[in-house]
Amino acid sequence: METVTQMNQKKAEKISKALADPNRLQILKEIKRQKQECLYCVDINDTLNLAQPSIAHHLKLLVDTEIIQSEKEGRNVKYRLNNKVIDEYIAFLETLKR
Amino acid sequence: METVTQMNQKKAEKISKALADPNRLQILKEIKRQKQECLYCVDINDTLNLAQPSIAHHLKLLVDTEIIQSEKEGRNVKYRLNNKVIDEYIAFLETLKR
DNA sequence: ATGATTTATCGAAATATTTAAATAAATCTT
DNA sequence: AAGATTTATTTAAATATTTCGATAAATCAT
Repeated sequence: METVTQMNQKKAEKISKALADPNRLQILKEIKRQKQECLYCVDINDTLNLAQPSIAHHLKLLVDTEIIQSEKEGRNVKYRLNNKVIDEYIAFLETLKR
Repeated sequence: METVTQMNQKKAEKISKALADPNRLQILKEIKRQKQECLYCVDINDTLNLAQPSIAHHLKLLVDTEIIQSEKEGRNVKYRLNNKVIDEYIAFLETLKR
């Protein structure tokens, strides 16, 4: 079942905040790089010069905004980008334009 | 002369940060509301329940990212949204999508 | 069951951001 | 020129975010 995300100013603010960090942007880039999906620990941990709890923190933030979705697979967690939320965020940005 | 803005990850991060605040989003909304442009002090000061230096601080942040452009007019300053930067930011967001 | 691996949580320190009072600077009005 | 108005800057306090060590929780491998 699809979640209906209502993009209001508060939600846009949270998404902006989630995107306002170099490490989180890097995580998104890495997720994209993995074509299909992205198994977390080794994949991201290795590319991010951050301690594991820090990465977990950033991932949680991204998941909370639904920019990415997580799926548990054994003891690993898979992440995939949620295009829908990005599109809704873009739609919000369009409303700012004159 | 148009400034050629190169949208890289660092710039996208700064723009995200600029958008990651309720007062700054409100400022952008107010600027849009004023159809043509938006004379600052009375216009924004009145709608924002913030002290004047705080608003000046937020405006500076927005101007620094070039999301808005300022133009001095006597002792007032006019602000207008810079669609170009928003569009470049949107283009960056598109690159994140799978 | 034991030990290894992966992810999550807690707590605390370091860093960054937000806010406003005080005050300066610029420009307008008279 | 003197006072009023608008915007900018400085400084400091309050608040929020980022980071990581320690450790817990879950699952895998043997």
